[in-house]
Amino acid sequence: MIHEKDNNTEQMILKTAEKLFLEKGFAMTSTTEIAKEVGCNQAMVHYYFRTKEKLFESIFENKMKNFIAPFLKPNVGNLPFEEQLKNLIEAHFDFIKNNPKIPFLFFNELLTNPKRQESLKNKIAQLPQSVISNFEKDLQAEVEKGNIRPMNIIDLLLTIISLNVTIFFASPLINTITNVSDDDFNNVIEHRKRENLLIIMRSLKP
Amino acid sequence: MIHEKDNNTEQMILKTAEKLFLEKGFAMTSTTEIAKEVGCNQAMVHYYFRTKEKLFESIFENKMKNFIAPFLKPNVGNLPFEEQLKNLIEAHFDFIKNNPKIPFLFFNELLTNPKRQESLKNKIAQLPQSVISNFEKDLQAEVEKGNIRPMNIIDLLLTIISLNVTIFFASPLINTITNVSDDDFNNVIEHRKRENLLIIMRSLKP
DNA sequence: ATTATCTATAGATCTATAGATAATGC
DNA sequence: ATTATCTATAGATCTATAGATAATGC
Repeated sequence: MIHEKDNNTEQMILKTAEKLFLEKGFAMTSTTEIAKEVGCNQAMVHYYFRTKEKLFESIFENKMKNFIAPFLKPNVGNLPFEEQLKNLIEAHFDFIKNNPKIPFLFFNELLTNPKRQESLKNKIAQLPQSVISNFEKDLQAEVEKGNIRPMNIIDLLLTIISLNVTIFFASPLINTITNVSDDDFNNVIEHRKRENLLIIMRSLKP
Repeated sequence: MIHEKDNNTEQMILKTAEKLFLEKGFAMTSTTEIAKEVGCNQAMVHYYFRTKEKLFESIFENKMKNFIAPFLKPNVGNLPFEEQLKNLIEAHFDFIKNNPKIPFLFFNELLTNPKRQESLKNKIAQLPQSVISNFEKDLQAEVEKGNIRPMNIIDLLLTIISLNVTIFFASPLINTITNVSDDDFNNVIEHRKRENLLIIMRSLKP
């Protein structure tokens, strides 16, 4: 039986590189290692992607998009603001749950490599301004109505990201330290999701 | 005029290595670069510290201690719990404000290097159990009295660390994106400190 | 004598490319 | 013909150490 066409070397390299970059970061991953794990020659990595930097960038850009995506969902069905916010927080949390190493890659590379900050700046400049500003408008409308204390959207976004990201940053450590089982770990995560929601919702009250 | 004795090469290496490791992480910093910045020969780095790994570890251990320190302060003057907690949060925030790159180093190295997780585990095992458990006892006493909703101390610590750390993780990016002045930046930070306090205090209410 | 510093170099990577060979698509 | 793959290698690091030389402390 012949393997599907996805033993396509280019795809394999991309997939393996993604895995290794997420695990160990850019500097600690070599093209030699990628090739070895793919089972092809090291020259192939450069054949398809020219340089290690370009290979990394194509993965990094993609991951950045994914990370920002939950914040760009429009308000389907015109839900009340609190509902809408709750959905956003949960979607963001779940995304990180399913991609727990992305925040690490994201911060790590942005902090160690000034070049990449420029790339982020460009990405953000391209964002559909409308989506963010709609969210901002909705928030300020609630503030006017007296449902939410006066606050700006940056604070709210920062609170959400802080709480949602850190649990996954910390979780490899928590695992090492406490030796919890997979089931226990899942409970910890779900518990923390509710906890984050509670903390954020309370923080909005006038 | 003769320079003070602190142009001691060993100390210079330690200081420079600390700076570079904090800026770029372990993998991206070479002993060659350290020596160059110190102004000595690369062999000197190895003369004093034998290996790059040992040099890094001596710095890393020290930083870990500093990071944990605010959580180990005993309750001086028997303050009411809320006061005590407020002081703890502010001390933690201020420590990170003064050492904004430590959380980065801390997470970065712990996540990319499994060896270091063992080292952390040992460090934590050595912690004076009494201090943590006193804090835990104080918290549970407040819960019993009905002043605080039922919660465990891990959740509270995680919330504090999440909120306090992420602003500094994010701030280099915020700076790049928004081009704020130093003064503005300081205002953002101080604003965020108050915001974090408010969020945490509200999260405790029954 | 001991300690600090330098020069020089071995040995291990690692990235990137040149050039040969095999596989594939008309 | 074109595309994919391999072998081989140049050139740049980088870590760590050996061995020579200079500085310091008694």
